[in-house]
Amino acid sequence: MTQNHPKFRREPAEHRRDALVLATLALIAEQGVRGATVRAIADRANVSQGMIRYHFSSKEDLISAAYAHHMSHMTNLTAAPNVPDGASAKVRLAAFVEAGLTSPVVDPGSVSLWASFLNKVREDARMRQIHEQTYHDFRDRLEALIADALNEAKITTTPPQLRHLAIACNAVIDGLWMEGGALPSAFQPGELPEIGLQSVGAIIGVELQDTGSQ
Amino acid sequence: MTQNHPKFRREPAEHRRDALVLATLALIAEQGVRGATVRAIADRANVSQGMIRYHFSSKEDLISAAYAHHMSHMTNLTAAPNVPDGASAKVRLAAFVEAGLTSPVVDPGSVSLWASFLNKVREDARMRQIHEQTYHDFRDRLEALIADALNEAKITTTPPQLRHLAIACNAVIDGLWMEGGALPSAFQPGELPEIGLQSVGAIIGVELQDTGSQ
DNA sequence: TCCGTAACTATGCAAGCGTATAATTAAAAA
DNA sequence: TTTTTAATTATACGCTTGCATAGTTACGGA
Repeated sequence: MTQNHPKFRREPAEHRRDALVLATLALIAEQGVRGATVRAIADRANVSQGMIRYHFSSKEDLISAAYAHHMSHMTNLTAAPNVPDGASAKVRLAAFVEAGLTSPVVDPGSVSLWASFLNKVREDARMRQIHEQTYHDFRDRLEALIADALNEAKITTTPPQLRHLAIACNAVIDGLWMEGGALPSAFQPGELPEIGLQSVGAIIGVELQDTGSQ
Repeated sequence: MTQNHPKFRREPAEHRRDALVLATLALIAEQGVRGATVRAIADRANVSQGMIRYHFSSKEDLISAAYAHHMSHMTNLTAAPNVPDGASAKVRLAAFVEAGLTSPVVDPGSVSLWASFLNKVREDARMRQIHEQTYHDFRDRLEALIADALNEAKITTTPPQLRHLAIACNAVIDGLWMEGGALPSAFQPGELPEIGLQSVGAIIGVELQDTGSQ
């Protein structure tokens, strides 16, 4: 039996790193942190477990990379909804809120993933930095949208007021997202984005409507 | 050396269970789930590690008990603020919001604790039941306060509307609580309750004021 | 005062963990 | 082709984990 096929293939480092990160995220989402052992991760990525220490300096390092990947992915999903060119600020804000409160952003695995990471944020400085970075990134985008919407509605605000509005709206979105992911059966389909639009609208004083983009 | 003092004391089962639960909570709050090993827990509670399996059927069982304890504790802290008898519904609602957004409810350890448990909620049915129970309990109290405040302000709502308002206000509180705990340095003292009062007020359409009870 | 028993401790075990290291091998360079 | 080297696997080590089990001891009832 002459085996022609090689036992493994060499891949570019970045490709392997990505595969390991993706495997890590999938495992944590499905089984929680406990399920994400080096053996399970390597298995899921179809490599031997040595690859983790070859491509990352430690398992913690891989976890950090996975966290950064997941958070930026979620921010991107929320921040880049399908909105026509030249849409009004109000519509863009509404689309942002809706995108953050529907699938695939709202998802049990996604929330579980986020909660798993939150624990490590307290211990690990690198994780904390990623956390702060992502949080502020998300909130800044939201603040810019709110500023545009208020401007459009000819409502004037001071910077501190604007900041408070952004924090508040961010909290509503985060809270609804969390509850929707942690308790999927407690809400009807479409209920979360509806409540989100009403609440954000009430907070900033501009009525937001369903963009119908879902 | 005649040792008069006994090597250990016998305690009522409930007392020991409480001590183990408290030790578990303290450890998870300080060091995350990783730090809460049977040995560390027993050590903190000043008993041998066999006590965990003696008083609980497994470590998981202890964790569940700790979760239930923590959640009901937090709900009680939020729901029973120091408010004068015969206060208006508006004031009671404001006190509720404020209590949920100040120390000791807002606290890094508390959020870390909650996040640690959230992971287990997905896997374990018992944990899920505790989670749902606590969530609905908290939200129902909030909904009752909102109903009173609206009634007082002569604003009429339908039950579904009221439900939505409660979900939204709950989300703001949860979101702010979470961010305050996860990123303590990002907010000034008193900023969180202030934003909470403004937002909840805006959502239900009743202006809420600082109760000054802090 | 002396049992009886249930609360409690001490000790050990098997499994799983992250990590280290040496042996392989695919694939580019010569 | 042969050589080189870096990507990859294979294997093992030391440590920690939750759990089991046998032995010990406080303490109320006889």
